[in-house]
Amino acid sequence: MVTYFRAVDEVFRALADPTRRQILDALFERDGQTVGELADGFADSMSRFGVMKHLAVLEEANLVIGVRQGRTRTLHLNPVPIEQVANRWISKYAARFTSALVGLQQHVESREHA
Amino acid sequence: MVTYFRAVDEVFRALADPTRRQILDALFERDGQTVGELADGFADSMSRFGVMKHLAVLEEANLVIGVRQGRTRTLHLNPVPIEQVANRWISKYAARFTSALVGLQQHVESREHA
DNA sequence: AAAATAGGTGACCATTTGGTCACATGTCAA
DNA sequence: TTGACATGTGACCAAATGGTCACCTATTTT
Repeated sequence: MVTYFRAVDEVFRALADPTRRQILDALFERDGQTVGELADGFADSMSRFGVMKHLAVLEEANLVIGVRQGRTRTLHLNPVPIEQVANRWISKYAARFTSALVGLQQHVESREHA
Repeated sequence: MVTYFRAVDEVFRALADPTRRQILDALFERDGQTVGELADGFADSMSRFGVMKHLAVLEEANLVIGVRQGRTRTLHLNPVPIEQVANRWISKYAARFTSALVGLQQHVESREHA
């Protein structure tokens, strides 16, 4: 089952952290930022080192690709793994049961407010 | 931005663990299993308590819905949150850049074999 | 060549996570 | 109503995670 491939695992793991999703967003807004530029954008919430650790996870998952250029490194969003996970994994679930359970979902949402 | 809603967060977080994705798979294969049945399926890798903790996370994220029936509780897959994440979040990334970067992705894959 | 700039490493720390178990509760059957 | 069965709770533990910092390396710039 495709669910357990290491690559899939790393993508899910990488996407689990909100800060990492914010980093993807930042690169979505402006692709090709340097490590420093990116870190500046998160300066209020995190140090450069924190950003770098998250980048390492994102690169491990191939969601971000870094390109050295002299003493800088530019970071590039790579949507391919996301697309693959969507196609191979998510679509399996998304298509099925939906109509049958939407009612139940709404019921639950109405009870949980908190 | 939709990326930071609590619900989205919980879904990503819940999907991050491979065991939890396996639980979803198990329910995909046979929906409506009881806690005990599900736990039996994971007996070689985990105790019933471990399974229950994962179930709590999945229910928190609304990916699984539990229904009490006497002294048992049946668990039901709910694909709605997955579909929402796919529609609201993933599609944003999946559509863009793809063709431009597929080459780069393949280049990276050919270098990483490990 | 020296100084400034951009990025990377390793050690370290607090918190969260994944997991176990002893025990408690609720429900069905005899 | 007593026992067996199905599930839940809380305390607890080891490992992973998210984060910081002091320091190192490599590349410009002057």
